[in-house]
Amino acid sequence: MQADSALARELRHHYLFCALTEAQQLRLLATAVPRRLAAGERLFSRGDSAAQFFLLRSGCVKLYRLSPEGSEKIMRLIRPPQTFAESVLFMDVPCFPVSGEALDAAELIAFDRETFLGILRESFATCRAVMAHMTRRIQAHWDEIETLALENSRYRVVHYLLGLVPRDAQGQLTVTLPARKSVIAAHVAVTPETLSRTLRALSDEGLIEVAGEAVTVRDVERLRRHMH
Amino acid sequence: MQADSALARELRHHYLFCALTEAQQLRLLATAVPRRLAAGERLFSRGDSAAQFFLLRSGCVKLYRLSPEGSEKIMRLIRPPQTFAESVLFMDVPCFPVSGEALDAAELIAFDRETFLGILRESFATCRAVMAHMTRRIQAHWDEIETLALENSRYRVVHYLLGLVPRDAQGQLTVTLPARKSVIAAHVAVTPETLSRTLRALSDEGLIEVAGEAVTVRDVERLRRHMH
DNA sequence: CGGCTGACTTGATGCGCATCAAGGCGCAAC
DNA sequence: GTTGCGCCTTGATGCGCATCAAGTCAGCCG
Repeated sequence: MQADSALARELRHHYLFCALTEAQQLRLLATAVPRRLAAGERLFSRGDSAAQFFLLRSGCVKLYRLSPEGSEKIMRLIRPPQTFAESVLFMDVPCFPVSGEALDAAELIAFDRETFLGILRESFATCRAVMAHMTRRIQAHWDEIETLALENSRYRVVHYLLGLVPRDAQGQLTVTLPARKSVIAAHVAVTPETLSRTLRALSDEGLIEVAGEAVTVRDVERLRRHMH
Repeated sequence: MQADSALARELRHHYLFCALTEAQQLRLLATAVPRRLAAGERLFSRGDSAAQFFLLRSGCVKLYRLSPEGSEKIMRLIRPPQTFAESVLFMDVPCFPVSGEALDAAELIAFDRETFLGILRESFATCRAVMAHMTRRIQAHWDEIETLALENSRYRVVHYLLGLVPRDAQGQLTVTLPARKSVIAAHVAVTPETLSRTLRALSDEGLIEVAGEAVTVRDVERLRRHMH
């Protein structure tokens, strides 16, 4: 049980698990299935029936939707140690509302839906943690809907960059884009061309410097003020 | 307690309340405050601290956000007997993430956050109902994000119209817009001008007929096929 | 080294929708 | 009636971003 106890240690501080008793954690781990994905491998497709949700341990996973014409909107970029697809927990006919695919080689754990539901029944604290988590997600969605509806592409790119810097950061600071630029583009709902042009414009204005996947913000405060 | 028992009857089938015991319902009702709004009156503003969530009994309420330039995106149009602002239940520092305003004269009930949280603790069935409800909302958000990111204004208008017709409807059918056209426009994220032009185009193509707030869909199936 | 490939950049063009600006039309006040 | 006011419609114009099309550059492999 070496691997399992390492996993248990990993989970100790995760919002979904930290309120569980030792026994409940063990019960959950007993049905957890480790999984390994190659870069570009698909984990599930939108509409697939779902009996599991996932925890990412390493690598990067994108959750996305495709338009009928084939253009892609990335709904979330998952990074360790995030969980995803928890929403299938509470659906009457559980199936994935988005597709999921590994961007890099990835390691993850699949948890059994029914087992977790059974545990939830015994732990109001975890219920409440789940609900708080869902609330935060809903807020994030509202922010995104507002941004898509009311703001232009430049704003969205700046907003995304600022999302990469720590809350309390100031002054100069370098961040690393979590994925290829075309992936970032699909995430902020612009074309790669527009993203490229926007970054160039920001860099011409002295607000940022771009070197491959490394973006250095010259002055976080100024960039924040810059979004209106 | 005449009014209260009428209210209790109203609530009997609402997802938030139907799993509660008689005693719990009474406890909740004891802290419920009826409220009446004039047309155009604001119920809360984005950022206001929140100790209550609401049930709409009559009228129509919009939940919206404003861009710094003053343009408005309506996030939800609330109709009886929907509840709203439940998300404040689970926030650490509870405050409204959107503004809320009555479109018509409206009657509603304000429920106390803390009281309901206390009841939730005792009712896993209600917890689960809340989580299922939040899951549906999240799905709806994803649909909206996808639509905003990948589809054009014509698609969004058609999609909205189709959302007004019953799931199993077919053939010809007349629906009533739930609000003024400019409100619908702010809801589907277009300008009133564009909404007007889109409706006219659809009507020129024989897909719909518009007479004030009454829109008759000539052939539901055809309109459904029409969205790609 | 040279040639290939895939990701990004840059430029030219066009379309969709917002914006600005007039009308039309219903409705209430008087 | 007529005046005024919202709301909606219609038209003219312009900008933002997608699209299409080269061109650049880095990495990789023969």
